[in-house]
Amino acid sequence: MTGNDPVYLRVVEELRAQIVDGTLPPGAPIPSRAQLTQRFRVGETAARHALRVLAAEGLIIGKVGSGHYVREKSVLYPLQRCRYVDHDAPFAADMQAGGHRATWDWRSETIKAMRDVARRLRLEEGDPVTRTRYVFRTEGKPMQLATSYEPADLGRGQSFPEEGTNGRKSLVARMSAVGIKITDIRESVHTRVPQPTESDLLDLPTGVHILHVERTHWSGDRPVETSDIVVPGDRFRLVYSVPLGA
Amino acid sequence: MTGNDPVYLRVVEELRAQIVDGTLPPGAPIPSRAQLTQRFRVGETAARHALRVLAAEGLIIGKVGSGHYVREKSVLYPLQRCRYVDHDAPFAADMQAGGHRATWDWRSETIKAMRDVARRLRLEEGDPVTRTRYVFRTEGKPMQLATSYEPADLGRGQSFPEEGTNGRKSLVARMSAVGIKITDIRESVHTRVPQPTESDLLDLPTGVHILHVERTHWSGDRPVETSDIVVPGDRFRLVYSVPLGA
DNA sequence: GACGACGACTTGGAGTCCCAACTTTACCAA
DNA sequence: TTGGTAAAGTTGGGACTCCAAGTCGTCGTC
Repeated sequence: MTGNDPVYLRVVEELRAQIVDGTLPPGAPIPSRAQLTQRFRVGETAARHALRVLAAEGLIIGKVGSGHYVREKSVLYPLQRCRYVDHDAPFAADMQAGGHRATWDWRSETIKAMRDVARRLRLEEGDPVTRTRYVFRTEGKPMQLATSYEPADLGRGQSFPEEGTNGRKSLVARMSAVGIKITDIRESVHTRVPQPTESDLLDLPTGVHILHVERTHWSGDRPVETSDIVVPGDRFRLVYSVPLGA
Repeated sequence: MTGNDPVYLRVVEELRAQIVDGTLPPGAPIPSRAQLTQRFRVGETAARHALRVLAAEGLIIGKVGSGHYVREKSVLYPLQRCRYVDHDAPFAADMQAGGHRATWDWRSETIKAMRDVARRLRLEEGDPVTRTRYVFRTEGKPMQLATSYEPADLGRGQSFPEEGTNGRKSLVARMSAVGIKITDIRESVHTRVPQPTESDLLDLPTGVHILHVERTHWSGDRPVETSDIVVPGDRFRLVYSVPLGA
């Protein structure tokens, strides 16, 4: 039966249908709360709730004092504003691509490994590791957080600015100086709700999820560096490109 | 000033802090609406809104008739229940790994390419493509949606069941039969709110985002297959493993 | 001890009203 | 024509209320 489901869903479904079939094109104004209550013969709560749901789905945006509007397609499925992974160098990042210049802050320190980091680096909990925290900015806006961990005995004595945005070149160079050759990289990607510090640092509006990448550099079967990379989910695409050797 | 931001945020922030620092452990009951109004001296609207925000963030779940509870960690930061990409075969999927047996439904048909698909396959809008839709299930529960597009002239005459879960082997075999060698794979990962059909098919609770993978198989500079892969963001990790050839 | 009924409590849907802050438009004066 | 202002409309936060449906513990009966 469709007769007894919530009335606000009726509003949501009708508006959503009109948006996806193009009756309400991008940029078009959505009927206001007052108009919806009249048109659908529902209370203000239902109208309001319907608008909130559609906004949460990313189909419309509310402009205070003006109204709700159908979101532009470009915002809905954004193009990659930052190319994250390059073609010639898989898993390297190049934030200059796309015409945007990136800047970043970073700070290194030596700490005791937490359980999670110890597991990922195959160390014991409490072993010393070098932690480097980065905040990457594009056009001044924070765009990516990264926290990198290396076993402290792999001699990142003095911490120096990274060359590539992700410091892969720098890492490879530093490692090869200690006789370690990085053989492969493993990444694990998932999405979750930002923690308060993250939404603070990345200046995230409510409702935006983040992409969390756990990246580990391996030398044979020995992990030599692991990092947590956090980017806003709505503005970012991770791009992987890998040749099929077989 | 923090004095003049919405009161419901005060409630949200305090509860969230208690959840992330463990004062309210997973499974713990959240104060009810009535209790929150008393404790924080706010109206029911604010209390209710705060609970809705926390539920949307995936930190708590509401059980009607019982109360709100802190979500279990396993749901919050799940371990990989399905290994998505294998080590020996990068970008191949093996859903058997992890002790779970996967089943899937699929259906093929020939349609006219929409703009997006045409762009990805370097075709003209309206050119014929073979679309195959999959629903993958683990333990009976839908776990992954995939929609695959191939140019119709690449001769998927009779559509036959895939061997691997993602049909990469099958695809490679089929392509090599037509003299096409797949040279590399490019993937683009982002996260977004599920569309109604998606949350329906995947049986998603509200507030759960999805991971959307656009995967394209290339033969040289010619795209031969592209697919959209949609998985629940809270239960899935994408695992990439690639050797560094250089 | 087992079982069932009942009442207290909780969520989620829905309605109504009020207000501050903001946008848009229309109109009037210089 | 231009500039400024006032009015009307809109969003977002908030308070209060009512109700249906569901959970859960208590208490009395068998």
